[in-house]
Amino acid sequence: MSTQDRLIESTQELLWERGYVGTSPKAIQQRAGAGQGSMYHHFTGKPDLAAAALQRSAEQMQAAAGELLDGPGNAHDRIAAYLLRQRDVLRGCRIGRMTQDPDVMADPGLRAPVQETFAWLRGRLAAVVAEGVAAGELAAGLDAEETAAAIAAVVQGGYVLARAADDPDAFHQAIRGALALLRTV
Amino acid sequence: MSTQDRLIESTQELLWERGYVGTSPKAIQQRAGAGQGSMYHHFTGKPDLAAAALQRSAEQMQAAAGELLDGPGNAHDRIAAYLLRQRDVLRGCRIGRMTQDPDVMADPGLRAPVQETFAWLRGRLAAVVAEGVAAGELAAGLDAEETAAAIAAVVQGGYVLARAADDPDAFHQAIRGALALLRTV
DNA sequence: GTCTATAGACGGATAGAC
DNA sequence: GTCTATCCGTCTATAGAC
Repeated sequence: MSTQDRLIESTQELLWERGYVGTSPKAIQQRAGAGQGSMYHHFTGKPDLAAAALQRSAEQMQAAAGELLDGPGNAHDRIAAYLLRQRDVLRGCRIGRMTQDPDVMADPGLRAPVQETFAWLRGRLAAVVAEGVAAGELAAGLDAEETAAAIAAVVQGGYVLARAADDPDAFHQAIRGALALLRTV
Repeated sequence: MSTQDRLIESTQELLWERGYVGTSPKAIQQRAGAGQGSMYHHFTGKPDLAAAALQRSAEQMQAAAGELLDGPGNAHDRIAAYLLRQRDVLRGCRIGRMTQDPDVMADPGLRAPVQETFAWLRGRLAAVVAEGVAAGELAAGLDAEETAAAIAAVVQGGYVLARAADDPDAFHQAIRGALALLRTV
């Protein structure tokens, strides 16, 4: 892997663990095994590097979720597959975490991947919900957008509960609770 | 208000806006209109002050939620009142936000108020859900703990969606989605 | 491309005068 | 109780040699 790639990957990890304010160029360099000069040769500075890292994380998250939501099975099963997918619960969501960082949200280049990822996710979920309602797998009256927002929110909020309790089970409880409510046709 | 109180209140605000890592003693002093010496006279340092601020925020959050969950109306109405209560959506949750800050979660004194608040909230919600199921206001098979976790998660995740979209309506969509699912008896 | 040296600002805290 | 002075480390970046 190139130095440039190692820098991006290290930044992805550190943004996930410590957020933007909590991540220093020095820490990135150390994790990537690269020197100062090297980093500033490939990137103009911390914001530039963070933008590259967030774009990559956003692509990866969309690819992972898209695979399940576009996968095999009926609509209900695909939503369940998305909700039940293996996750690093206590680490939380790499993208969702960024919404808490004012410096990220204030910089359009950093904010864009976050905004786009959630817009994409909600749209994709809404389409599957609509499909499920049409097929009679989900309750007839459900609003697709609202239901999709609720599903996405349960995942993001589940991470919060799990970290607060320091227990991944809090996440899984929330997911099971949501699935039970969806099943109540 | 005493200098001590102003320091605590300023810290509450800054922790909410910028998180623990992003909040400096200097910024706290400026917002509180207090000098360095004054701050270090009343508190041993940043962690001590943050602990006082988080404890106060935790109390306030529990008081606000408790009032609605213990208020008038049947179980379903109290859950709806909690979900629909007026919120500063784009600012997010003062307590939930802290779960993303590794320095907070690593310090037992800072972590405790966060952990306790969510444990309390989930327990309180579960009791109301159980009451609603018993009264036939909520679907018969619902697991109280899981449903409560899902409800708490929708709120926390709703904040994430709203901040990502820079639009409070994302939060309200998630809430309406959750309420619709709860209504589906 | 990568290295070392250097720089100004800020973070977090201490000391001692008043 | 509050103020000013001072301290050492880190943050983010630039400069220039190799």
